[in-house]
Amino acid sequence: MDTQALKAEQKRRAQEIVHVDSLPFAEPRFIGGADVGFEQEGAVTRAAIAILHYPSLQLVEFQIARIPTVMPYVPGLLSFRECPGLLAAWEKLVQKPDLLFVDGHGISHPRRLGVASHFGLLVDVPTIGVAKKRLCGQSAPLSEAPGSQSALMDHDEQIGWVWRSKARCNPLFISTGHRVSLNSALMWVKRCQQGYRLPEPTRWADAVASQRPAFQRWLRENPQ
DNA sequence: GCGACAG
DNA sequence: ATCTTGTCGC
Repeated sequence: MDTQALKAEQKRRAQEIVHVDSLPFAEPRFIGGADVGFEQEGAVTRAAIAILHYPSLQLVEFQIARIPTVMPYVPGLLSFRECPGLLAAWEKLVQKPDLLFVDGHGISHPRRLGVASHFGLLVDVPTIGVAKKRLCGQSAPLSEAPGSQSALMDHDEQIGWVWRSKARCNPLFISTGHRVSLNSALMWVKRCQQGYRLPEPTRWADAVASQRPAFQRWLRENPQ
C-alpha cells in the first residue's frame, strides 16, 4: 500500500468533483443510505445500501455485499478501504437511488476526497457525506438547541456543516459528496430527518447491516 | 517535536 | 469499525 501514491490520486480525483447541484430531478424519487462495517476481525467487509422512497421515507429495498477486505483503516484513506464493498452492494441494487447519503465525509477531507465523494465519482451519482465525527476543519461552537448549525471551515474555505440533528446528541458533519452543493446537502439531510440523530437513509443502512430490531420487523411485514 | 486522526 | 450490560436522563 503506497500511501503517497494514494494521496496523490485523491488530489487528482478531487478535481473531478462537481460542487454544484447537477441533480437530474426537481425532487428525488429514491434516496439511498450507505454504510460499511466489518466482520471476521476485519477480514470481511460488509457494505449495506438501503433505498428509501421520497418523500415518504419508507424503506423499499436493501442490499448487502460481503467481500474480502482490501486495505487496513488509515485515517484519510477510508475510501480505498470501503469503496470496493460499496460497489459490490451498488451493483446488486434493482432500484438505483437518485441521491445517496454515505456514512463518512465528502469534501470535508484533508485532500477533499472523503468516501462520499470518491464513491459518488465512481458511480456518477449525487452523494452527500454524513459523518459522526470531525476529520478536519474547524467550526464555531454549537448551541445546545437541536437544529443549531455552524459552517465547517478549513482556512477561508467552507467544506461542510456541523449540525445538531437532535437534542443532547453530538452533531453530524454534512458535506458535499458529488453533484450536490453544500447548501443542498444540508437541505436534503434535513428533509430526511425523522427525530433520530441520523437521517433515515443512513439510519436504515445501519439497521440493515446490523440486523437491528426495526429492520427485522420490516422483514416480517414485507414477505418475499 | 506534539497532538489529531471519518470508519 | 468492533468487543458488550446495565444504567443515567429526558
